[in-house]
Amino acid sequence: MPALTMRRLATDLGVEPMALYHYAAGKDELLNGMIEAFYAEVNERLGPVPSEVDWRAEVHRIAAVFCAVADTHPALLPLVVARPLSVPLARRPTSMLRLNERLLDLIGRGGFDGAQALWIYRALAGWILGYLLVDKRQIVDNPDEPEPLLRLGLHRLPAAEYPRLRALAPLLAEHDAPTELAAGLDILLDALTAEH
Amino acid sequence: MPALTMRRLATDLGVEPMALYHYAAGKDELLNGMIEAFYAEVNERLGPVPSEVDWRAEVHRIAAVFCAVADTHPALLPLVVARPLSVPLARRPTSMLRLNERLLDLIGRGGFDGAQALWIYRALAGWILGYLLVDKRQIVDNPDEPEPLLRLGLHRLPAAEYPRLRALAPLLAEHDAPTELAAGLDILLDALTAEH
DNA sequence: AAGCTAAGTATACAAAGTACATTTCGGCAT
DNA sequence: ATGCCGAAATGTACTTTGTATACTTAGCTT
Repeated sequence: MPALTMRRLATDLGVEPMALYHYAAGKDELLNGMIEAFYAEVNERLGPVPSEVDWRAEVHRIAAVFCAVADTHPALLPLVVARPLSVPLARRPTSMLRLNERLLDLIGRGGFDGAQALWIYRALAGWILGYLLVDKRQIVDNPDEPEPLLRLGLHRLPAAEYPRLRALAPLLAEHDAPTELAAGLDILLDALTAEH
Repeated sequence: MPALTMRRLATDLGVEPMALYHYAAGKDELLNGMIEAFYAEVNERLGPVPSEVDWRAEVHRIAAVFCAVADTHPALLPLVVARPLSVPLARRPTSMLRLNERLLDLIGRGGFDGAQALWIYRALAGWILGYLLVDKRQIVDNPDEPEPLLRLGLHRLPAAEYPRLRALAPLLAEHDAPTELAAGLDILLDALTAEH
């Protein structure tokens, strides 16, 4: 896939490059806007916050929707995970902040607040993001190869040094991401709310 | 911080830009090399794999060292998390693959293999990466401001729409990352090995 | 001393981001 | 209809970056 450049984007839109600057102040703002759109889609799919809900089920729903949107826009994942590292909290897109607030609100409805609520928040957000990140990593090297070891390109690794990796090749690409994501969430939720 | 460019790097090294191409085939390879160096440092700090260990303690040690190295090279984190999304498994730096193998080996020593070992692997790797990612996000906006709300720049968010976020401002920047990272690991390890 | 190789330089070009000035155009008050 | 205004788009040009190609230099080997 060719990289995203102002010029290519302009061409694809059938317009001269400088026309883009009427909609975003520069490439940086454009990237922020893409993250904003990503979270806006998550929020839209989630719909309005229900006034009365099982908060744990709602957390699960957020995770599932987030995962689904990430699937719809795989090229955005690097942005979504990496940019907050350099953009301060208060400068993030409002759609992202609204989702943060929504999650904090749910945790609050579960009866948690203060430092404990934040710990739960970080744990849940970290799990969702981290699992997604590991799940979406590029695994396959030669897609048309039927033999798993060759498919993944692992035959090039010395067998003596990577026995486990090679042995697990047939299973590496096969797992049920939504189920595992939810299972991890349940594990964390169980433990984090146990002492309450 | 100015961005990393071939020219700036060359200047900093007191050399002409093209000299760099004797050490890396291009910028892409240079970035790969940085990830390689990152994982090489993790491996080096970990030392040789002990023949007899408490596997859970070893997992904790890997997480702690990983976290420490990430702290030493904060600018590398975006690369470390985002690049594997586009580089297939078998093409990743060997130092990274060696750490993967090491973790898989530990899980194997715990008596797990096949699909279950992989699920544990993804869960642990996801947690470590995800927690680190959430932990290292930029929070502070105005570092010299003493008042928490202003420090984080959250005063600019409408109070009516972000009550939780604003209320938690004083606590947002204060938490013990290594402890939380380890706590989450224990939660996951307890649950993942329980059915065994 | 001759010459091979690794290391570094010189020059040049294409692609990308964007500043600045100008044009085009749809609606609206006159 | 006319003339005007602001939004949308264009044209041109400059800077920064990555890198291809060809050349130079230094040090070691034989």
